[in-house]
Amino acid sequence: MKTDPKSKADLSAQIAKAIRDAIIEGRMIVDERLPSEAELSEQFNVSRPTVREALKRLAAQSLIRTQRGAFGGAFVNRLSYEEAYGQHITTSTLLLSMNGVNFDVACEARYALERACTPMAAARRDPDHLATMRAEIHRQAQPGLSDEGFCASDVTFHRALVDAAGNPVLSYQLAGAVEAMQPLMNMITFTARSRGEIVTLHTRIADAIEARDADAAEIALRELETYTLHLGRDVMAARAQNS
Amino acid sequence: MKTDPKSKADLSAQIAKAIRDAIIEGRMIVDERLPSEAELSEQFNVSRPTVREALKRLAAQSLIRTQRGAFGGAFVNRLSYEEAYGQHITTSTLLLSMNGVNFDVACEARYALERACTPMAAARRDPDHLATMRAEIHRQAQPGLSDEGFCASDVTFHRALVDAAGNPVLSYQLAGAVEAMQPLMNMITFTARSRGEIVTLHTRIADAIEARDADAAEIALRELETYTLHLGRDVMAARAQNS
DNA sequence: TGCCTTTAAAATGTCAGACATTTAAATGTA
DNA sequence: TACATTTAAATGTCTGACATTTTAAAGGCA
Repeated sequence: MKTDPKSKADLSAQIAKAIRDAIIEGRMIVDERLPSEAELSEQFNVSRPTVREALKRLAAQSLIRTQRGAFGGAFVNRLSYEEAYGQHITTSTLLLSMNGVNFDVACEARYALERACTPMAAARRDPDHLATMRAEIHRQAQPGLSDEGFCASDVTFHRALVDAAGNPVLSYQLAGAVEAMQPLMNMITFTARSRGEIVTLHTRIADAIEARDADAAEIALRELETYTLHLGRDVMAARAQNS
Repeated sequence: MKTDPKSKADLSAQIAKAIRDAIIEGRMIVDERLPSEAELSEQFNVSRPTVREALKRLAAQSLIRTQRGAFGGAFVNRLSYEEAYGQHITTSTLLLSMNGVNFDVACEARYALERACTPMAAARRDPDHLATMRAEIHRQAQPGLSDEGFCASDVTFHRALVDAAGNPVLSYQLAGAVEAMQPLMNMITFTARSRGEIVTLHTRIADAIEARDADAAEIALRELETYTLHLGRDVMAARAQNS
């Protein structure tokens, strides 16, 4: 496990990279124990705090987990879907918000990806996913629901649609696209009329998925994209006028 | 910026979470300077090494960058597409390799997402993307190319296809799906015959994109998926027999 | 002997203080 | 004014110590 002194990075970053590479390249396998902090500081010829900083970097990426006590230490962590979701969503959300990504662009990406799932979702949907979709549609029709609640329910609905495709890799990849849109969607004030429109489209999507009619689902999804785009543009226009 | 003492996490993890939340929720904006390590250790009532561990966690996620010297410190980092790509690819690759994801499942996800890009790619492709695709096809036809080189070129080709859609959010989301497949693809030994088949299909895709014929591109892409699936299954079958 | 309790050891978690290094602003000088 | 020097503020690193957690082994008791 060698570090590259040429790079001008911090020692802790170099050490983290060396260990990370070992994990990525399979030289360290899942659940394998890393040397103790004291041993690592000897191996890399640095102090223990420096080693610890390196380990914290890896822990932040869920590449390792640590356990205290005798026979504890740092272990290569099996990256779970849940952890990966979290990482992906955080990164996606910040990427969009920090770079002032256009609502249209984000919207286009999200719906394009989502449409890619519909054929599989229509073919493989099981009662659980349908039940979730129906439940969320019902919630979205409640008059007392806040805008944030409406958006959150929208995300749950669409994630159920994606999950219905029965491909966990696809679900993981789309989690970022769907969830990262939420802050942008939260800027929209949903009137009773727009909620009604969305609920209608959601119902059409759920019906199409239940009927295993991929084409109908895709068409409804495309209409939903168009409608969402309009709502977003209205908000942007109103905002531009106020400033 | 409050920490939650109820959670049993490490202090450095709690502090990292508090700062991370402040960034995500927009309470700290891009390029804003964090308090110095000494000030943070006072604020959170912990020692400086603990604060540093927290900052390293955030740095590992590219949420902050640090600068030494007077008027240096830690700054909220504008997450660039490049950094986000790196994060996403690392996570995706490990997710697939550590969970022994089925070749078929990964393949299905990848091509489903890629097909979602083709209509936009056909509509918006510019000469640069086409040139990259042609160049990679040419490289793939070189007899001396190693299997790894062939795979790497394959990734470049497909990324050019995705980038041709002209939606950076889409490119970002797909980077994970395309790149994470590479280790799985690397297990395949590409014979002269299979390379020829792939080059033919790549050429059909490039031709279709150039002709702005989305349907033809999608059909060729679907054939490529089927063919890749066959190659993968052959490898798996051979591997099963050897064990 | 067998079970329970205690103890010891090993590891991470945290703290305190010191020094090294880097960087840019402030200062001094030709 | 332009350039070189100084200085201060910050991160980077090291040393050593102590606290806490956890498990395995040792020891005591019925």
